[in-house]
Amino acid sequence: MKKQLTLKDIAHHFNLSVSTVSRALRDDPTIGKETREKIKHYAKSHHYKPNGMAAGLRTKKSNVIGVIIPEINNFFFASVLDGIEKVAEENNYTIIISQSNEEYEKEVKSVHSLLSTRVAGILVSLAKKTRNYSHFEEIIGNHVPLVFFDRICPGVLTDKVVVNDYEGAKEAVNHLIKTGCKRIAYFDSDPHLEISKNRRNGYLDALRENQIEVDQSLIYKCDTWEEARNITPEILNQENKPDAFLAFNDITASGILFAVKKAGLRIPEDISICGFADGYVSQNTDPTLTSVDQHGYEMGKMAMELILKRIRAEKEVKGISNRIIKTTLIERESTKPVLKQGA
Amino acid sequence: MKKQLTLKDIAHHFNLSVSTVSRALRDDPTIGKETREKIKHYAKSHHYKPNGMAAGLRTKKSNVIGVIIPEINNFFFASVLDGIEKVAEENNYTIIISQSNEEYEKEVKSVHSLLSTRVAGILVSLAKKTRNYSHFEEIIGNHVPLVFFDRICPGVLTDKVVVNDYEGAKEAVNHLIKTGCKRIAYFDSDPHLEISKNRRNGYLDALRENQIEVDQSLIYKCDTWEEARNITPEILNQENKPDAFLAFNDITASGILFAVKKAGLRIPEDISICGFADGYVSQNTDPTLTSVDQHGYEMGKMAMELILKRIRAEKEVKGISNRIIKTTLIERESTKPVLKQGA
DNA sequence: TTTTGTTTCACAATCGTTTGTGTTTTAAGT
DNA sequence: ACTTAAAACACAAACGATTGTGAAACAAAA
Repeated sequence: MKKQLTLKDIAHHFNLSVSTVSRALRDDPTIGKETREKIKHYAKSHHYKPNGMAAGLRTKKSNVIGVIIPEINNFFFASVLDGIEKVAEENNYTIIISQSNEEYEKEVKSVHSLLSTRVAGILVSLAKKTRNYSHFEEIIGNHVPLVFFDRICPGVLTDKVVVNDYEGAKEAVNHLIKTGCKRIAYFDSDPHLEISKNRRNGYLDALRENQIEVDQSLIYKCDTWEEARNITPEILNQENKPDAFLAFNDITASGILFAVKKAGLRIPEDISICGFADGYVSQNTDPTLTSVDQHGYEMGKMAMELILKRIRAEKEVKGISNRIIKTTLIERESTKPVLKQGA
Repeated sequence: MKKQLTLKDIAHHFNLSVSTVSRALRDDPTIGKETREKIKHYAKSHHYKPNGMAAGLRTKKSNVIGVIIPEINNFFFASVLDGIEKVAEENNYTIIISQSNEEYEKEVKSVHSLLSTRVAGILVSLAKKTRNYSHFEEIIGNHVPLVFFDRICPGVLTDKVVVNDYEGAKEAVNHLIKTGCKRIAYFDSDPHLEISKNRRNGYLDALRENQIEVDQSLIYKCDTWEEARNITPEILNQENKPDAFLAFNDITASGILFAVKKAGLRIPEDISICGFADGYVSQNTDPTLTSVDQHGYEMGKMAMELILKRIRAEKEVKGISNRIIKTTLIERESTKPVLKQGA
């Protein structure tokens, strides 16, 4: 592979020194106006591109941010990536992405790879399977800015941006109750994830505050379409079946919806369904899905802004930021209209 | 920011030279076994990570691949990314992503940024708005491997991997015809895109081969959910309305489906609908969508494999590869069953 | 003891930038 | 003409790794 144009090449062409060329390109006024212009013109017309590695080596700075997510092909995470990329691009940063596939080992490998690349900072959303967090301590130990988003790691002292899962779930359950539901089933994800705990607590507290007894047999671990398809019919066959479902994501909610329709029950008359938003799915089911919007795009933007702030801070920033984005319940057709007050 | 551990640090700790440490870590046999072991142990326990920039500078190699896509938050492209990341990871490459947002300027900027980063190769799927291709020639001029996927650029001489859009559309139309449809509407995307041309030709040829007269009034430029929602009702009000729709993607197909149901028509009895697959949408509509699967994941893997081959080739590879992935028609509920032959 | 040969490591150049500090040239001031 | 000061540029040392080549150290062979 032939090498790309370098400062040395340009310097040689004009019989100037490398430093002069370097300064000219940065418009350093100590270089004569004429010289500057001719150098810049030559560089532009010959498509000179500074060698990022060399510059990074010298300045100990890099403009690349590492992002580690469970999976790229997931509407929510893709939304977050979209937001991250947006503000990264605006600030002339570029992002390198690696997915953990929910695996601990791959997450660790990704961290090491990013550290080796000397990224300016790292954004992470935890893999379901990670229980050990020393790789994150390693990042911090190297003084590389780190911020978690969505799937955070409460033990690690660093910035985080999450959605108010607790409130989101609570609001959803409250809505179901207000529309007349009494037996609300909850489909949970991995129970050790913070977001799972928070949502479950939101679910539980909403019930309690409405004087509805918690029935543990209404709580299931189920967060995929297939599982929902399999498990829902059985649940609907119970003598004391639920009249509503709150799912961990829209895909799961869609699976429930499918099964409910198959069972000949009406939505939302017989069964109400509410999901957590991850994309187009909720708008395309029939009936459309009521869902808790998690604002992934905003989350991505915020996470990137947080890390930029840390990167740009002269001295290490003391204290950690904890941004919380409000979820918003989007009411569609899979839940009943709210009963009129005082009717 | 405190600096990370370097070879020099390790060398200093053992009172050895940097070169010895470097070789020891690569298990060079010219370094004494004992020395090697103690160095490797020290490096591991102190989490030494080679500085990728320095190594890259010296060796003129990098293990990062640049990917430019129209948008991250799109199931199809996310699938491709998934595939790319998969084989990249297997080969110890990392990927840096930038989205063009369908804008020419941003695409150019991305190319320059990647070139500056000295990526080992670049994967691109064209933005809708680019008409000028000199930025790609610039990549080639710098001898950086380039491969296009899906939205290719026929004028640029480089590897490509696409789906057989022509055949895919043709097969879909043939299927519609075989199920009894006679007036098939086609919702097109940007007409200058290669994939648009190919699909349209597939559509047209399928009609001709079945002795069905082409009706230009059945061809529309429409590739979003909203547009489909707006335009479809009007089409259904025509005196000579179509009995089938072939859409550019599933989102659009879903919009059509929505409008058709709203109009009180039955699917597929009155109207058949077929989309081009991009995700969960097709499985979650009611009825579920018949769709042409584009195998994004496979496409990503193949594109990455192609570029790796070029990167690893000692000398410039002569000739260009042109991989074509076969689409597969996935029959679901939005189209009628095929009429029995000879019935 | 000297020679020859291994082992084991050190030296130094290099990759392309950036940047602190010279050095030369030119113009101005007296 | 001589000093002084800008102006315009050159030198050289980093940054952290890789790698060809040279130099000790030590042992075996003569």
